[in-house]
Amino acid sequence: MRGTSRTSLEDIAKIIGVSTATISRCINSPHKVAEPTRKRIQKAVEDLGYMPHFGGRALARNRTNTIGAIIPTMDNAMFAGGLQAFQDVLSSSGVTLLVGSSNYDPNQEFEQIRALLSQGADGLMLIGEERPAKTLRFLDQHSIPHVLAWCYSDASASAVVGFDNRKSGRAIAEHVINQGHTKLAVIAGIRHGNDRAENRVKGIEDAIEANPSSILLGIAEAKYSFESAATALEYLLNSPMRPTAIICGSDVLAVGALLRTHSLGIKVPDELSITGFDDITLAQVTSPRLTTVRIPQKEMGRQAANVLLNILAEGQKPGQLNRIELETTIIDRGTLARL
Amino acid sequence: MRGTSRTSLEDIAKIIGVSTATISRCINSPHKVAEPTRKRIQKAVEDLGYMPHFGGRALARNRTNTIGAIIPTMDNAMFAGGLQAFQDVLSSSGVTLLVGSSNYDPNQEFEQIRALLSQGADGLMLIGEERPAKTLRFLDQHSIPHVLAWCYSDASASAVVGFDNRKSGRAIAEHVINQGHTKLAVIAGIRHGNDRAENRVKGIEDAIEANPSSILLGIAEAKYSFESAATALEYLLNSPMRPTAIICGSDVLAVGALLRTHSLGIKVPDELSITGFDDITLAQVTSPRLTTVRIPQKEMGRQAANVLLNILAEGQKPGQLNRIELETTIIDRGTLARL
DNA sequence: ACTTATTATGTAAGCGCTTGCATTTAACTA
DNA sequence: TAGTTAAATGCAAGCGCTTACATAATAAGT
Repeated sequence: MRGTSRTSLEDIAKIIGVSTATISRCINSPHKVAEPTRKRIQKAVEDLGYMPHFGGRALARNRTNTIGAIIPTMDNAMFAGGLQAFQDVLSSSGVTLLVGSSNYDPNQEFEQIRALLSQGADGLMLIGEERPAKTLRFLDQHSIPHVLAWCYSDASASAVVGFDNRKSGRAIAEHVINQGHTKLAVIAGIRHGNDRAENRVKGIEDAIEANPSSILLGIAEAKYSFESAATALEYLLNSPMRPTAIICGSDVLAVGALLRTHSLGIKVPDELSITGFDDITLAQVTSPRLTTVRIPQKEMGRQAANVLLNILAEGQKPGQLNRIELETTIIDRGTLARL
Repeated sequence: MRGTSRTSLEDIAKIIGVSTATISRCINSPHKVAEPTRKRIQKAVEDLGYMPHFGGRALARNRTNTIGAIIPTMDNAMFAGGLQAFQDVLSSSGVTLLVGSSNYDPNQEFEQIRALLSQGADGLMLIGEERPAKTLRFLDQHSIPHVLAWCYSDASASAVVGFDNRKSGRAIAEHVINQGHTKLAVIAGIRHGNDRAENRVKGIEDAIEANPSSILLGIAEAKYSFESAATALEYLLNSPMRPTAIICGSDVLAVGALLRTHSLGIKVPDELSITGFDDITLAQVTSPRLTTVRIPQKEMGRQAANVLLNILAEGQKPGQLNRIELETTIIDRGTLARL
């Protein structure tokens, strides 16, 4: 319970002898109120530290100037940069960001969506395309303005700002193959319910199919932890034919694997090549530094914000497609050998 | 603008021929409504995907079940773990978390506080103790329930859950000294307006004062970026007497410095020791792995949440002190040599 | 001076929800 | 069967704000 009940428009009104309407106007469109009155009101507002009650305002306006974002996890640098950029754009347009995390669980995501909306979010930013029918139906039923990020597909019915995970997966695999590797293996994130992880692998498979000399020795799924990735690495290394390169679905996985090669006494990249995906800070720090795929985090965050603000401002124009495809870049550092 | 206007209690009421009061009750305290009615209502609610309007509810109840947290940055793993833990506890108590970031800027922090409160946050979690009088006054004036984290002091008037940065700074410095180092230098975060950075340095100074054989050759401040830390390192290395150990105010700084030693061809720890602070993921990944101070992030997040929920539930009991001091641990890895 | 714009302010309805109180209905008791 | 109690529901006020509309005050135009 708040100590003393908050100051309301009415309180101020009473104090300076003017109606609540005037004060409301003074706050929302100052030019509509005469200079001297405005001054007095502003002073009172300042002195009392008055803050409009969000609920009241939301009710009256039927909008909140609030946007929600739901990311799989806060625990991973992967989304931080993008989110920060997203937030920066929003706050410079005077809208507040609510962040929820789903822990990579579609049900939790659904709950978070409900939570954020019932918190009053005018729109949402979500990661990835794939989600249960239930969630899709819900979004549709309430016609929630939203934008998807970290993914891209021409087919998407929603606004989407991101990159094509499959294409990028293919690109890195081709890059590896071009360095002369033929015996490949993959450490992927858990693909179930995660289209980004899934598509990256598909892309890798595309590349391998297109290059008949190369062969895919195995795919191991791992949770996004060093330990889990390390286990996956050992598993792949134990297969009868040993890969010369391991393509990982994320930097965390790649680093986990790389760390294990250290303790296993395997020389990277001389005896084994490893590539990552995401280009988070981690990738610059290992020895050797990680060859990986850079995704345009900041750019994605920024553009996603703009698209969403746009939709909110103009309404979803029927004809207009809000799809922005961004490119990823391969960052060559030290973990991929030329054979 | 939301496509079709949202479904309200009234709509449901009309549909199943019952008053809005009953539906409200059915949602908030189901036992108060008769079995058959309840069933019907629940079905309708489900079918229509009804979500209570947050504003209406906030207005009527005068509370929101929402808590705000403001962290200096999302861009740094430093707060992520703690925040995640914080959020976990909250959501298992049915309260939503709003996150804002201040970019280490007191003014932005103030704005965020206002924003979150006017969003309806019932309470706040803030990082660190020191803030401008303006902010303090504001918190006080509105008697905002809040808890400070990432810091600890007996003197704090607010609830506080964290560790004593000064004590920890002293501990790591003493540890370094105990390894035989006498010529020390410090890379600190920007101390202005950041009591954590400030106190860590003070602690280091404490240790050096207490050990007359040791001497502090220099303190360089750096922003939390690799580049900035690297520059600081070079600066310190160029002083007439070269330190044998550099104590850093955070892991990011330490890693930045460490990376530069690689390119400078300086062997760590043989020619130079480096220590970090925070024990974020980064610290496990460098070569050699970073000797650092582990701070109890998760624990802090959890406890802070509990303290805050407690305050909210019971009101700030006058006698009761909500101060929890947690301990940090020195994690010995590979960047500190015994001389 | 008198009408006509223009500007500044007030009035009051209504946003969707909760909740104390009144009312109705059902379930027992004697 | 009437009388009492308990359970279920409805009524209506009010939370703090915005805003269309009405009104009052001022300025401008003839």
